Amino acid sequence: MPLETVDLDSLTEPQRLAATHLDGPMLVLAGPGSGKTRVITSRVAYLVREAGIAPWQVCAITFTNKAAAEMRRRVECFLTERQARAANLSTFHALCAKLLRQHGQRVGLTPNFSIYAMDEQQALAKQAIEQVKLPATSFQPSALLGRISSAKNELVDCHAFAAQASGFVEKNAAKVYVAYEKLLRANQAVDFDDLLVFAVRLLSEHQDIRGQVQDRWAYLLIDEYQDTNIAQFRLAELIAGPRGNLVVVGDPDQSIYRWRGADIRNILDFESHFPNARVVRLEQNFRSTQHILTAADRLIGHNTGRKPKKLFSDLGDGQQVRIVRYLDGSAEAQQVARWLMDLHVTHGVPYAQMAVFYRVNALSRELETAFRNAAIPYQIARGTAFFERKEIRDALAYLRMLVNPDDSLALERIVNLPPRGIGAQSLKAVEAWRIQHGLSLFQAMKQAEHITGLKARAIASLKAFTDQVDRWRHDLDAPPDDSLIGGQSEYRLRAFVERLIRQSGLEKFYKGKEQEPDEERALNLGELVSFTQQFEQELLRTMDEPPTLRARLEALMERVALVSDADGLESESGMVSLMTMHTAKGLEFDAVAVIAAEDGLLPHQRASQELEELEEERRLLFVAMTRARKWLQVSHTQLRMVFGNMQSAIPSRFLREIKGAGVREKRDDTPAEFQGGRGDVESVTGSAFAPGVEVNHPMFGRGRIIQASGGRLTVRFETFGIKTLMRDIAPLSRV
DNA sequence: TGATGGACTCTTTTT
DNA sequence: GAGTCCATCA
Repeated sequence: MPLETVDLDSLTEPQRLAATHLDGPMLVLAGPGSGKTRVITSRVAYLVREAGIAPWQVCAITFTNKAAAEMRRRVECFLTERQARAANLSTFHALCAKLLRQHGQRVGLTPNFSIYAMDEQQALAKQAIEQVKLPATSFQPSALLGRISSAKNELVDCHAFAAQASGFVEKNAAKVYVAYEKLLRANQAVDFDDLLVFAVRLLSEHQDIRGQVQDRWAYLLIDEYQDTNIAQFRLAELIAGPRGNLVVVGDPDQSIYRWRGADIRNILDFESHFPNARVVRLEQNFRSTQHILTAADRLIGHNTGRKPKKLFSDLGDGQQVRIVRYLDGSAEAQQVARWLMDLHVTHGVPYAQMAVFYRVNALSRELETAFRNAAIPYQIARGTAFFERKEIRDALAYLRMLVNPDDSLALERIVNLPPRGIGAQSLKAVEAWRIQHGLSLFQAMKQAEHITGLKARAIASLKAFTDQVDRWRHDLDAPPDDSLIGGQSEYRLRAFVERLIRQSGLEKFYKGKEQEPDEERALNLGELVSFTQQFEQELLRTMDEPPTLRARLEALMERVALVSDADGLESESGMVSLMTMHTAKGLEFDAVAVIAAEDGLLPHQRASQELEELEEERRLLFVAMTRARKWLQVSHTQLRMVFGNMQSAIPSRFLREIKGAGVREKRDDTPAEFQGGRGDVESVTGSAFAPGVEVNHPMFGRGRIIQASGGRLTVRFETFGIKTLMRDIAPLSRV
């Protein structure tokens, strides 16, 4: 494939300045839709192809895997595959993980350390609270984890935290922090925040490695700089080093992660921190029409202490922004679905170019129902959801404890799953032995016959279990078996995972149950196998030599630990995307609907006390609005279901701030035509729907069934043409 | 030892 | 409304 040329002439003056800047620090203030991604990719291409810089000297850091993948895809148009591979384009967390796999020993980590995500953190925090013997009722794991996380983001370790803790709550939090850290280390594990903390420690304490890194990544670029926290700032500083070839790109008006430790001062104070920094402003918007931009600008204008910025577009006024009031959430969901369908039908807007944003995940449910009933294809951005499922986490725990023998948390999770007669009592005895002899849990299990208080049956079970684990571990390091035919040896990891699911008894455990949800669990395990194969395929494609089975598994574990929600979105899917406003950052769509703009939800109850919080909520809506290219509507309702009961809702104060020229207000008080999902149509399912029968659909109107098979109905509608609907779900009635 | 059912608490946003 | 935790029973 011929490489594209780096076309600097098609860039605006400020864009070109940013793309061709070479030495020293630079701050690129990039408003929404200002061609930021284009600048970044042009820059990488320019550095390598025009300025003669080796691709491996380029390091560009983003926040999400999706953004990193997108960058890689675009860069691959300009560079050879080899060059693109050599450049470091990754997320902060992936970069840190890579550094620590290589040099982690220098800061006390084994190369095969586990990465604990929320669930494991929660479990560990609970153990820590138990150890510290706190009154369990007054200390919630999640609240304590929040404190610990903030501390880590500010590079405050548990000892420093304990030293400065004052008051009952703080002192106890400190105790938990200390215990939690100890548990992490005992499991040879790090949490998300630790990835940054340890990387910073590695680079600040070890001059030789810092030197290597600084020499290597001589050209550093950081995207979404407004969302960096102290640890990330420090890391950037350490990598950039005295040379200071640091280009940061961001927009203070899109800073929405304060609650996660992001410090907006990083971008606001960049110029005073790097006095020789050049500043470039990208203010022309290439995405949205003027009405959308004006409305968004009016909103954000209510924030104080901003860097002044004027957004302009030459795409024309476009459609007016709609502010719509609906009766309740289910009417809202239905009318939003109808609005999008209408855009699809009358303006030919592809569904893939549409999105619905909401403040909290819980709001997706009614939308799902509405989209399903209207037979509109949709996807929800919850990339992590799959990996949070019990059965998937079970399988992953097996894999994790194989890779990391010290990961007792994973081991505890699966030792008796499926039940093999190693119950809580037996585990207690093993645990006591483990502590007494200073062993890891697995080592202790292997000495089962010496452990007092274990019944013969438990000893036998433990022996069988540890033998099996040893066999699996042995397999991990066995040479590939070339006698296997049909590509078996190519997808070694896939084969291994498949076998493990079977041999562990997980498959039978979940399949054996006749209940419906467990049927689904077995299917999900199958999906994990497919995911593994996909991952392995990709891995083999990007490596010069096929990695060992163990290396493949380690790579898989890392990938799984670092998935994020936006990763699940497919852009070529033909589906409407539903997601939180946070996940929406960095994306764009032709048509956008923002729902539930109501007091308490937007701004959120828990973020409307302090001015700082309130302004962040305003920025959140600003981000959401500026995702839209041509159509934008923001809606609210009179009634909102909260906690299962209806409450009357107050329109968001932000709506008042948006109103003005180019914005049209509308009321739509029609009640939802169809309540709920499956339940209500049961009376008219089955043979009532046969070919030839005339039906009515709340959204598609009248039509005639032309085919019925496998629970699916193909219907020719008078106005909407031929559609295939699920018989038991679609809200059809006979005419 | 394991499964089942009921009571109980939460819900912001995520790498 | 829904997931989690705990207590009770087979």
